[in-house]
Amino acid sequence: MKVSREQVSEHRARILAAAARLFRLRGFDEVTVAEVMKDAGLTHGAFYGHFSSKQALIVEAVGQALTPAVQDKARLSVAAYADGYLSRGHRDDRGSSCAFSSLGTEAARGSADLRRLMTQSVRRQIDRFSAEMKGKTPHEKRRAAIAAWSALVGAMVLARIVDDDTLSEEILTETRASLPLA
Amino acid sequence: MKVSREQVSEHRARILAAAARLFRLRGFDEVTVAEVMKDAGLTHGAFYGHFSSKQALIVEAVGQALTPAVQDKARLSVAAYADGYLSRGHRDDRGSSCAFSSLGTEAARGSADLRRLMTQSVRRQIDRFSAEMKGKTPHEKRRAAIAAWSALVGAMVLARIVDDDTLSEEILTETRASLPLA
DNA sequence: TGTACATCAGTGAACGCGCGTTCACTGATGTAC
DNA sequence: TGTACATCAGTGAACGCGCGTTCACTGATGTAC
Repeated sequence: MKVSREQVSEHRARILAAAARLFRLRGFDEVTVAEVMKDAGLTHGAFYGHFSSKQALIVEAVGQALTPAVQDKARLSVAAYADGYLSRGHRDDRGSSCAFSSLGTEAARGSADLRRLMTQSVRRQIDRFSAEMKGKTPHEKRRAAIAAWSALVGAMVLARIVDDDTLSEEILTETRASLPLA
Repeated sequence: MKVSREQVSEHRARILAAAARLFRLRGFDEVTVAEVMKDAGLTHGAFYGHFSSKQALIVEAVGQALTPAVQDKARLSVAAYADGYLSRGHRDDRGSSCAFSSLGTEAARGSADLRRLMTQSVRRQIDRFSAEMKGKTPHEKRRAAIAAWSALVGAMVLARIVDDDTLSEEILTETRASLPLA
């Protein structure tokens, strides 16, 4: 049955939220369109009224996951951001975690649209980090920002692969301690 | 038709080599059993004579990709290893690249066997790096090793996502420059 | 403001396809004599 | 060393399943009067 215009946009938002969560939790290929729709409280047939394909959903869902409003919660300092990033909470809460650490290697093989979107996010992240990093020149600050962002993403990828909790936490803690941040 | 015992083990090796290459290139889910077998010069029906399932192949193929003999080519210094790791060559040659940077986020959701195997490899890598890192105490050396390994993996993941070659190379170069290695 | 009907979002059955896996068959291998 | 036959790795057709996607239908919405 037809639903109101507000319902339509709420449904669309629910589909995107479900997809952003499920993709980060289990990967693009392991999540089905029907599953996303069920999670959003709808049936699979309605999907193509909202999105042209699963591919299109992937791009929009990752876009949602990378929204600065979501990512930069409360405009934390970089040091505080790193604390949260390299925490057990972030490691274990994959459904709402950083898309680079949850979907990075799949995204590297993704569509041109997806990679364009994620490239923008990388730039934003580097610029934001640069402003606060230590360094005598803008180049030094930028270098430190790039290295810090690489270390955060890599540490989270490794911490999630490792099946030994002690080693996993050590990777997070020691990577955090090695960053040139207060 | 039956083939000789040497043929059998050569076929098995070819299947593993094809799988190790194709999985790194395109991911576990995007590569089919039939495709691996074709790449190995066989038909798909012969697969289950060599492996019990696609899952089992994934574990063995990643094991192959992580073999120290393959990974530590010619026992390089950590500095030389980092140079090679953060090179365009490594970035673009995904089929024979580091499994953490090509399959890391998928592996984090992988089977217990796969994660156990990769955990061993993380330990080996940290130990190997530790021996050469700067630091006054073993703890400082180990911390530096963990941070360096995280930075290598993260930088490669990001460099492969980014669709702008200048930014991609900058991530590799600046991460390399920030490492406390000659 | 109330009524009549065109619109269209959602439903659920269905489609076609490709996947992992199985199996009857083939014919070269390798063992027993 | 040579022969006879049991073994078994590989082939390719087939199976069952679940996926992304389509579509005829339903019935609430929202517009025109």
